[in-house]
Amino acid sequence: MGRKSVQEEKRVRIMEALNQCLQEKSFDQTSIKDIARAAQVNHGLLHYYFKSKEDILINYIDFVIDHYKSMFAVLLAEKENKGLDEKQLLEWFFQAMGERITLNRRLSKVFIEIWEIAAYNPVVREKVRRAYREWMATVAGYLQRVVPDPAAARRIGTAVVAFLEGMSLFSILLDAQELELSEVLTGFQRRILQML
Amino acid sequence: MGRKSVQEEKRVRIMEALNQCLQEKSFDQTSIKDIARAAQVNHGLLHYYFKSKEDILINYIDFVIDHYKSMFAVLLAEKENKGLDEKQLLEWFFQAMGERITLNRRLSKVFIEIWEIAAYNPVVREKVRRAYREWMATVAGYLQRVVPDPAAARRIGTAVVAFLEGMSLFSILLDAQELELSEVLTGFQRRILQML
Amino acid sequence: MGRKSVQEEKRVRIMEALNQCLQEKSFDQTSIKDIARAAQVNHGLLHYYFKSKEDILINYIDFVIDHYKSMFAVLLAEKENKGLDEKQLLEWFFQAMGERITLNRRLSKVFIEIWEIAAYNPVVREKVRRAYREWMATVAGYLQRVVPDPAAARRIGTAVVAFLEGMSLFSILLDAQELELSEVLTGFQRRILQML
Amino acid sequence: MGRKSVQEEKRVRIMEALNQCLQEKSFDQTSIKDIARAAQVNHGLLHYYFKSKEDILINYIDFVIDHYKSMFAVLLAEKENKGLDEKQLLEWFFQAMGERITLNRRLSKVFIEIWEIAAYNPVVREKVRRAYREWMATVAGYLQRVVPDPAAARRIGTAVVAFLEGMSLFSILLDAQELELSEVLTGFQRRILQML
DNA sequence: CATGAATGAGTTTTCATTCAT
DNA sequence: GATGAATGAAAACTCATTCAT
Repeated sequence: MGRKSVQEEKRVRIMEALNQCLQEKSFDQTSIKDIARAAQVNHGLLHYYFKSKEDILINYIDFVIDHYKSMFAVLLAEKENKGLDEKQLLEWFFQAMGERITLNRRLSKVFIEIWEIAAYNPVVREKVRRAYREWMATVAGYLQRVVPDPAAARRIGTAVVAFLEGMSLFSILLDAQELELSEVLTGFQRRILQML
Repeated sequence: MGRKSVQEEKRVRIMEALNQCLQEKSFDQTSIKDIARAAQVNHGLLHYYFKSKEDILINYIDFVIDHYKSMFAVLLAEKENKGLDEKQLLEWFFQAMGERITLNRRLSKVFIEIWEIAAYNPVVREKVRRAYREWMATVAGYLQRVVPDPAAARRIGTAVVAFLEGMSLFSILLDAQELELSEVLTGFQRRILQML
Repeated sequence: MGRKSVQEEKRVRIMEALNQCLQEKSFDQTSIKDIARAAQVNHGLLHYYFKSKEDILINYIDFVIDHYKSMFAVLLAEKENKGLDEKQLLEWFFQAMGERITLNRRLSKVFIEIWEIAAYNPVVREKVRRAYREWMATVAGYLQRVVPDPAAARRIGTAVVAFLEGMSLFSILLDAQELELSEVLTGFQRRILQML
Repeated sequence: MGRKSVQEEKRVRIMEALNQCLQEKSFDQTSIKDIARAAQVNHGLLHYYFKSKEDILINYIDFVIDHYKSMFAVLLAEKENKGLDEKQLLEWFFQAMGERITLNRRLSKVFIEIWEIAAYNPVVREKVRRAYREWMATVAGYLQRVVPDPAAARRIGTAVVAFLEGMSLFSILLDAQELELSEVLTGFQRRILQML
């Protein structure tokens, strides 16, 4: 834990600062000084740790995807000790994914921002693409326990993830209460499972 | 059609220019001069027609929502002369909505941008919110033909729209070919209809 | 009263509009459109009647000086039918000048603006200079009735006018009530007259 | 005298640069780049030290008033070691004030500009008001040595200051030589003192 | 490593002026 | 004579980036 980790600790602090800033303003509207202020770090230092604002962004994308993957991993780890059958497992998995990730407002806000950035920035898009591919493969893997056809499982997985992302979007843009987003999530998953 | 329509014609040209610009760059990264260039008008003129860049944005949001509503209206108008029964009508409606709107890449790109803007800008958010409320009400209305419970119809409608928005997002961020988005759309809708 | 006077009438309207605008904003901060709006005239027309904003200004200076001279003339005309002796006449004259011109807030505001413009613009300065020279000559003329030495009368005249302009300034910048400007004016003039 | 004074030194340089610019052009017509050029600093730096052009102005007003007060203080400090009686002191005081401040052309030019700004800008007006109040109180204080009635002393003080400001104005707008401003100043003060 | 002063390119905005109708 | 759309120069301001200390 010498120099290296001090540096690393500071880089993480900067990433978390940006994460916080993105709750308020878009990346474009967030200045380097805003991030520095949130990180309680001199703004000149940001150029020591990262070579440009674009570089901060690129690193941030990895940071967010990693965080999100680890949330996912935590979720998957839990299932082990529950003694659930196939269907129950799937049900629990969907439920947990929806509630902890999809309806997590901080995460959703960041993701809307990342989608937009990815829509215009090919480097970011590639990173996002890879993350979704992984996520979808995992979901498809789970589905295959009850949907034997791999192609069908893949498609259903895609549809499920699309639905979840749509719900994530709505949790930010629309009135979650009025739309009963929680109930929609639950109901939708129940139906999907019945169908399988 | 004298003065008024000259002004209106130019305002529309500016809106279309912005629409075109948003295929390349985000709104923040699109300068007033970029829009002016695309509209082939002097940049000073944009301030003659709109009082600020923010004002251009607000008007553009309305412009997009109107366009999108009229696409929707066209779609609804077509169904009349088809002599379809309830279920067939619903099936055709979902299919058309998915293919013409959800998988329309130009429209999707613009919508991802609008989502992001709405996430940070309350005025835009309110406009977007109203548009989604309307859209969901329409979809729920159609569903009620086969789902008698209004609350259930509303929830299923929300889910369907969430799914479509997720697919719209994927059409831009991911590899549509690889994911077989068209097939996912079709398959998903078939299943939903079977279920009802 | 053919074309000519219609033009003249409109030019006057523009001058009065500027006069009104200067109650709110400095000349630099008053746009051509502001003036046009106040004159209820199309802004393009201002360039028909005057060749530039600078030209409007130059004409306005003349307009104000003329107005002010005519106020002065009215004041002088009144004295005739009063049957006052030399000293009384002078007293009445000072009193009237102070109250009707110096403490006229609209006029004072315009004059502060004109002073500033004259400080930087030689053309305007020359016009202002001539007006003051005339005014001072008139005042000196009156004083000569009780101060036989012409040079002394001239100097006292200069001092009196300086004092009046200072009071005019204070009527805008300071609290007229608190400073008892009216009383200062009266008292000062009484003392000057006693001294002569 | 480390960091702090480097900043302060540069801020002062900017203030002096503006002071110099105002000898040529009005504040409105002086651009930030003009000031930067005069201060021999990068124009972006002006926005580092001051948050807007308005902020530069506000600070400048304080800067000028402070300078002017310190000139005044120097003047007052001198009188001590002169062994003058009351009347002589007053005479010397008026003389010095008139010659060093009122007829100081650089200062007068700046003051005409400040008057105009104050006429339209309430924040500046308040600062100017306070400065005049102070100045008048000092003058009234001196007068009270020979004019026992405080109210009378105050009024005469106001009149004296009004006269001085009028002379200051004339020193810029009119021909000082032709008007014999120096003589007017001296003569006027002599008379005032005789009267008391 | 850390600081914050300095740079300069780029952006929005204003506005006098022109000119076709 | 009007009108108002169009132009383009110039302004204030922002900010990523650099760099001396």
